[in-house]
Amino acid sequence: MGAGGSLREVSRRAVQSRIARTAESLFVAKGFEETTVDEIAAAVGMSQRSFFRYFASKDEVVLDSLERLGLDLVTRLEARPLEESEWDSLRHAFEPVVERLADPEMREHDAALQKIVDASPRLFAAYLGRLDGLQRELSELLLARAVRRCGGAPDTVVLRAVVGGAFACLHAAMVHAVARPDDFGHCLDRTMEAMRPAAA
Amino acid sequence: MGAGGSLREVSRRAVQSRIARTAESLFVAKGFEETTVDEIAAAVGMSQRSFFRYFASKDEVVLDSLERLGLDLVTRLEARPLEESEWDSLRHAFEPVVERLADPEMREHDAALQKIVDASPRLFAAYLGRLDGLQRELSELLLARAVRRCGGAPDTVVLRAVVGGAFACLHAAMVHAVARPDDFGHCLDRTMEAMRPAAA
DNA sequence: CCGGAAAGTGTCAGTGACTGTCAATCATTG
DNA sequence: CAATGATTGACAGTCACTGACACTTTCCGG
Repeated sequence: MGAGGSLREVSRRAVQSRIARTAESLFVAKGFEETTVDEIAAAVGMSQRSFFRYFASKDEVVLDSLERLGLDLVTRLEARPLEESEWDSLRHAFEPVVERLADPEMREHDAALQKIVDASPRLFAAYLGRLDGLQRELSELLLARAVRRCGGAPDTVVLRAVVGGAFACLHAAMVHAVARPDDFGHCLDRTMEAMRPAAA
Repeated sequence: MGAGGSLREVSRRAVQSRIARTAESLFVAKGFEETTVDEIAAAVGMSQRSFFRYFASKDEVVLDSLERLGLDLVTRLEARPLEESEWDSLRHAFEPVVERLADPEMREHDAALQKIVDASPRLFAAYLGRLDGLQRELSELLLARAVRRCGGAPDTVVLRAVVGGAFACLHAAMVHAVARPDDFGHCLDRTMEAMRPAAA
């Protein structure tokens, strides 16, 4: 039970990525708001109704890859040693992002996505919403780890702020990386070092 | 030119707040998503078309007060002395929020709004979008101040991260304040002290 | 007081995202 | 082959939002 049906799941993923690829090229060509779901569905060769069977909304087509990246961050953070400081653990959890931007092909693809997201306030807001959800996940994870390390529960407000602060560094570095994609990792390191909190 | 027509503006504001009050009571009663614009317009006594002449979207009815609070923060930050550290300036710029939550009546109203926003992912995302816009404004303001203070331009990435970190503290303290609204100011102070960055 | 501009409003029609329903089809399994 | 469950398309409907147009009210100089 749980993670079963992998054969069906695989074909579902295949259809999803076919839709995503088609949609993204349309978004690049015409813009996000200007592209209708009907057009995407027609380009893929399915009905509009079927499109919504693979993606809950038009937003999700773009934000889906972010979702999968988020899962990476969670597993990365889980793998960090207990005695490491939260700030350092978060920095290491961000490594998948750095790696992704190191690959030139991925970087180009992500830059295109970022451009699409930035061009639509509505989509950008949805993007921030996903980021916030990820921060909540990581906060809970770090909270559980802190309890396991020392018995008592730590200051949850500060912990949440630490996670938010780390994401602020990540976000600032990513904005910078749009203009200068090289040495993203170094830029992130510098920013997180400047922002390292006294506590945690 | 510019800020003219104040008489007309006042009546416009009056209508807006009448709509907002009516809408908020409906949102509290039935939820945000479950309340249609038609219902709001009918409750106020106007056509749906006229509703959209006062608010650009359904979201804006709820997020409008946030927008005005944001203006307060900007003017507060502008009034801070140049030689003060960015972190301390930001803490003082947050004072309107603290004052607002100190007034029991305001607090109750804002708590209701926060509940509405939290209950709708779509609206919550729009809320985050507004917060991000505000962070951009404050970042640019601080950037201009830094240039005026010492000649050269500072590290914009770190500056943006500092503003984001301060907002992370504010956000974390506000989340905490939902459960325990007392001593919000103290909680914010504690969190921002723990997160005080080495630079800036 | 009057005539006309300006501002506010209602009505209607239309677009686009999204949902529920139902019947048809396709694949799987016994 | 037959039963079964998943996938799909077609259709209708809701709701946020927009543009166009006609109507009324308000305002203001003559």
